[in-house]
Amino acid sequence: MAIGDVEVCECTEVHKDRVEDILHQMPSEDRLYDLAELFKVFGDSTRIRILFALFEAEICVCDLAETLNMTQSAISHQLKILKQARLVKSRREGKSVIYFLADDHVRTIIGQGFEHLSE
Amino acid sequence: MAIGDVEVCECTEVHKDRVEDILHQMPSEDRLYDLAELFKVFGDSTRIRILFALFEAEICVCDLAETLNMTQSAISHQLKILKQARLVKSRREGKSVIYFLADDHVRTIIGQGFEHLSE
DNA sequence: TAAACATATGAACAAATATTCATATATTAA
DNA sequence: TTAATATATGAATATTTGTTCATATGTTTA
Repeated sequence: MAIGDVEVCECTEVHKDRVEDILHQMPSEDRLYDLAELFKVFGDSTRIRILFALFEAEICVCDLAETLNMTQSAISHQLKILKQARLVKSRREGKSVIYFLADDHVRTIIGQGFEHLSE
Repeated sequence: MAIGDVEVCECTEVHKDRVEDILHQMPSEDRLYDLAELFKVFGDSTRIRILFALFEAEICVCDLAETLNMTQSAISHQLKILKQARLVKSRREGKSVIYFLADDHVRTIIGQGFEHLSE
């Protein structure tokens, strides 16, 4: 092995069968990418705070902005991301748009996250 | 309301009690931040692929690099992040360092993520 | 001890992303 | 229809972050 050629090492020859096994069980690149994208949505404290707010009640955009002490624009941008990930849905009521949780996976995932932190 | 002053709107006066309720139920800023940081760790496809590999078996760094077709350095950097989040642990075996899942929350969280995607 | 192997890490760079600002769209009330 | 209210969005900016490169640390073998 040449010096500096750190990306290939000898130990792989011993474990080539293991590597093959693992690759065989691995979901497709597309699935893995989608999964990472989903968790990326949970990985921002503004969006987490929005989701927690929606745990309590359906709520309009400007109440969310007031609750979280942020601009309407910032909240709208984040709601769009949450909606694209199908974590929230919305309906219009007059001048307002009411947002609510799309399903219960959100609660489960966040609940598991909290459990992990509590260990 | 002045034109351009979009960050404050009238509707909050009607729902001030609701805003209060929600703020009262919300976890502390620190907890919310930690939670977002945890999910951020799941929000990268390299780290997701590492976790999936560790679903199958304990594995050393260079086998991980070989499996995921990435440099040893890149894998080591990501393993450090996973370790700081206490999602993986490691032990040294001779020249190698073997990584493994820290607990079963990882499987549950990723499983829920997949369920959400499958809807 | 010296050489080889395996992993870790700091610095630099490129890519991704959250917020702000200005403004557009949509609904209601006058 | 016009004005006011509520939300959405494109562009710009600042920050964060993943990978690479070079190199340091730690372990084994000759």
